[in-house]
Amino acid sequence: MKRHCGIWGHRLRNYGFKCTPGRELILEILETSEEHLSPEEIYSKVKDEHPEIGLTTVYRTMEILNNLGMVIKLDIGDGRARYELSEDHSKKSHHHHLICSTCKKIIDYNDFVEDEKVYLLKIEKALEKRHNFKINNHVIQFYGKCSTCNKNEEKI
Amino acid sequence: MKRHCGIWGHRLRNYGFKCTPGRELILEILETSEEHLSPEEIYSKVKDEHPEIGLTTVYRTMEILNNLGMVIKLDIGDGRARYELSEDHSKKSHHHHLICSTCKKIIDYNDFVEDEKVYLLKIEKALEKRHNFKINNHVIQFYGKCSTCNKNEEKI
DNA sequence: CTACCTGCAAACTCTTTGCAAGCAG
DNA sequence: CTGCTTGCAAAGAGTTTGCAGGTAG
Repeated sequence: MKRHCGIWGHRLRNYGFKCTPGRELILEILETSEEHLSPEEIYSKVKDEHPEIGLTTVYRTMEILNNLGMVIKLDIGDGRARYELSEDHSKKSHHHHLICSTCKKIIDYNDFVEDEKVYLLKIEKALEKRHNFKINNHVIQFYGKCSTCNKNEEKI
Repeated sequence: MKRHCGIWGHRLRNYGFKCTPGRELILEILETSEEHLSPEEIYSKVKDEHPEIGLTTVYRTMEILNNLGMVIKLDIGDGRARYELSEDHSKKSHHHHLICSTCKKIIDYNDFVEDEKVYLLKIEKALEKRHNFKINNHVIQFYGKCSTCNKNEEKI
């Protein structure tokens, strides 16, 4: 059966992977949902539309996308992986994360990113040279307590 | 039996925890070993000296130390936790990590840290104000390929 | 047609928990 | 003594894998 592949399917093919309903759906979900989805969360959204697709496919797809650099794998310390479309593939602009250690809420911020970009690029270049390393990604996360958790703690 | 508690034991007591052989040993190991140890690695070193101490104790101790801020819990994407003594409690200076996505090797670097400190402090203050967040830690990691893995890849 | 892809179930790995016994303070 | 700590075994959670059947190209 000939499948009609959308933009995501075509990208996958460019990378030498097949365009399948599951893979396309997962990518669509990543594009239209809020960020930082865990495999289980992606799976639950997948099931709404295509109940026949399994959790295993989500895991396998996410690994492919991560290897291709199409998604970024985050770890916010809640014991499960979380993914978001990489800058190059999403409409969202470059941002970093503010993570509440208590409730695990994630706040995206892109204040200072222009500053950061210049600064990080400088560091990356220097580190690459000094340590003979090919850098292709960075993670910057600030951990702390969000306003809600702060208030709750004061009450105790 | 009266126990003779070392510097680490005293610190634990200051925090309201008991000084036990297991806890002291784990802290000594953290101080004298290379960084970024996983629970299993710590356990293996513990066993060399005190085979009666169990892995569970390592996990429980690391959680305490993490909550107290005495250690930093790292996640380098190899599916297990890794710990290092926090800056305040170790002799090592502030540093960040360069992580090879392929072999998971970690390179500590402290080039630019002075620059970074000033810059990060500025960002932290601004983020705290704007997002009403109490920041108490940050993670900065660069991911890429180390020289060895780069060479290996070229051969393929 | 063929190699890649999939769902299912089982396996695996790391981490956490319940419990009775042990020990620090 | 008393309540925090511990080791063990078992449970839990997230992720990976083997395999037989399915499908994209």
